[in-house]
Amino acid sequence: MPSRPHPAFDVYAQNCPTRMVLNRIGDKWALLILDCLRDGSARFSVIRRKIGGISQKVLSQVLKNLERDGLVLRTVHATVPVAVEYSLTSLGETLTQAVASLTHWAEQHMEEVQEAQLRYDGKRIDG
Amino acid sequence: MPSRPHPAFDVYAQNCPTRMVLNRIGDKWALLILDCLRDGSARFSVIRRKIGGISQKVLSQVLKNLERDGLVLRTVHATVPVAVEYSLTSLGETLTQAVASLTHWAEQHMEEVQEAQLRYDGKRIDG
DNA sequence: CTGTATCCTTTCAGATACTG
DNA sequence: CAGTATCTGAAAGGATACAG
Repeated sequence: MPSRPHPAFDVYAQNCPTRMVLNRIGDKWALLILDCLRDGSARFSVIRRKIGGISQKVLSQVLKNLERDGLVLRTVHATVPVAVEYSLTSLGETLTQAVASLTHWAEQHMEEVQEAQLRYDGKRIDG
Repeated sequence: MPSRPHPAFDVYAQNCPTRMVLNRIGDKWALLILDCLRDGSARFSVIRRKIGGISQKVLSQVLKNLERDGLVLRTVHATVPVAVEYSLTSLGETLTQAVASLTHWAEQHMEEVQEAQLRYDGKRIDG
């Protein structure tokens, strides 16, 4: 393992930290996971089932990144077998409002987007 | 060229259109571009310079996707050499409020994120 | 100026197998 | 259950060259 703490960290750091943050939260899965944790803590397998279509490897990676960023809290319960609970930190909670506006927008406007796509694709075929 | 209109469209379509929309706008570059167009229309090269670190190929692709989604309007001015102007559609404008909350959050909280990262990395090294 | 096409390298992400 | 390790195929993305 190289000396860098985590991949996807040094992008081409435009020496702009905002960009770095956007690179993290502007991620397909991170957005979904954050949104999923909005209604309370959840365990690994629950998150995975709830989101659907994410491999355990990727879920594990994204959760680790979110934990590193201080957005998600990882709590291990020393049971047998072990249970791990993920929840939002208070910092994470401040973010979810913004995330919620995005997902809300997506729900509200997905039809318009699909119509626009049909229009665009139609134009491309007809000329 | 295959029959599909555009790449990055059929992901593993969870038959959930919201997911599809999130996959598009939850994109590193799309977020940046949308945010960039927030203060008015801009030409291709201006956007590229303003964002920095994006290749023309990728900028071109992302803009095309955003145009297809009805979020961005592409206007060609028949000058020599040709000038192309990109601006937000009214649909795009409704999205930028959500995007703005995200970028605003990033600016407000990037320090906390960085501190969290240092804490996390410190833990990993010290044990 | 605004792209598209090609090549090529890096990264992403699924499948599988294995550990605590 | 909650991961990690490895292998592999797919996709993203930069560099360059070229077209309208």
